Amino acid sequence: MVDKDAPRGRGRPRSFDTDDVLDKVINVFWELGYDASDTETLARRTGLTKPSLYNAFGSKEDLFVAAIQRYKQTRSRSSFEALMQADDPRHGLRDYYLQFADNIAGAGHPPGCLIMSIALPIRNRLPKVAALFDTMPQESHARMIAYFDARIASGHLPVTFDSAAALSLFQDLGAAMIMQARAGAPLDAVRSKAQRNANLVLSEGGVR
Amino acid sequence: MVDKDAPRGRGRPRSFDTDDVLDKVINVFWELGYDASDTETLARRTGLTKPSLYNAFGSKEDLFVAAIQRYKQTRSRSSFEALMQADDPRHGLRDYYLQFADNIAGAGHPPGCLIMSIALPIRNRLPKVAALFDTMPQESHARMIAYFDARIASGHLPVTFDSAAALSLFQDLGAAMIMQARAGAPLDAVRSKAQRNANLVLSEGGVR
DNA sequence: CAGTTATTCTACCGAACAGTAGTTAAATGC
DNA sequence: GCATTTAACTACTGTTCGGTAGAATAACTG
Repeated sequence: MVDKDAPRGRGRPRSFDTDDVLDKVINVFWELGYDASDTETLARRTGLTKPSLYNAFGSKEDLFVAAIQRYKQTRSRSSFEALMQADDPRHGLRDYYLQFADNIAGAGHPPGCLIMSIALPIRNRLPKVAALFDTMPQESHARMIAYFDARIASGHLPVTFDSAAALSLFQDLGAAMIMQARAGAPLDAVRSKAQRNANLVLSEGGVR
Repeated sequence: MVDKDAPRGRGRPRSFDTDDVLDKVINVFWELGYDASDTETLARRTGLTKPSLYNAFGSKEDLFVAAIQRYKQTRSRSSFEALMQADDPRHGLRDYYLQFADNIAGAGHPPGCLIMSIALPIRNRLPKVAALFDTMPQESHARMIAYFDARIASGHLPVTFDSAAALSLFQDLGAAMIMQARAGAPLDAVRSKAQRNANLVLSEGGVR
């Protein structure tokens, strides 16, 4: 296994792909949390040795930050794609929450959200993680406001739609799903809230 | 400082009150989380020495469990008391969420909830904590159903009120407030959701 | 094929941490 | 007062963990 698109300089090339390693690292942190993920476990689960990990990523905290960024890139995209598929916001929001439920309670990965369930609780102790949280939320915030604006412009939402109120409840209901999933609720229980949550968000925006 | 109501047997009496110590322990775990709360810090912040702590509580995990139980006893009572004060559920639920906001984002203690923000994420690693979670949620569950039933009986809620649906949203919105608080939101921001959440819960139960 | 550069591996280090041994101190019961 | 019982304190131990030397290996460059 060789790095797909490395600049291929001098010296011995990496025997692993950085993103593949990060995907495995994500699962370790996601499952065990930051403290319980010792560097030896991380090395074993990635198939690398500890010095290789440190050489590639720096420190345990750096590795965690890299994993969070990779997680955000790869995992959060799918639910927003589901949101954009349907023209009707009621279907779009429902599909968003359905995909979101899979992301936080689906098979093949630990329950909850790496960012909200694992990273958030310890951000006070990890400066580089705290720095991430200072910039991160604004992205999805802006994305959702843009979504509501677009649906207002296309006539799928009334011009009186209260995007700010809807967004606030939209995020709250997502947070609740994450907690429910991390608490061990089965996928079905989380998915079953998708339609209810979509209706509530629209109702909060003024769509009856 | 002497234990208020100890059996006063033979031997040298405790120089501290167990509940006073637990109240200080709660603040340490609540602020730093379980792993970052080392036994030396716990000893310093309680004013005891490490052997005294171990003699009184057993292990670090036992101390954590004792702190959680004390936390539940003392902290969660206030918001339910606020709920019961007003006859009108709209006021009762609003007052509940207002008090709840103080409990999770007020001054004088760390943000978030010791149980949901600190204990829940690590319950898989701590058997005695996991055991707590197997029995804990059912209490507040039953208490809220009893509350709705009582308000239906007194005529403040319609007989058609959907208690199960209302309860589900009630808990979800509380969970969202906890996450918001732990993420660093100021008290005002959390409190500002009290009336909205109360209205949503009633609406979900069928009260327009 | 050397010479250079970067990676990988084995083995290890120092620090931090949960927990404790063993002594001293303070109360009770007789 | 004296023996007994329990708590408190000082000082320590064994382990675990994040991180790293330093040697060995594998590619590229000329």
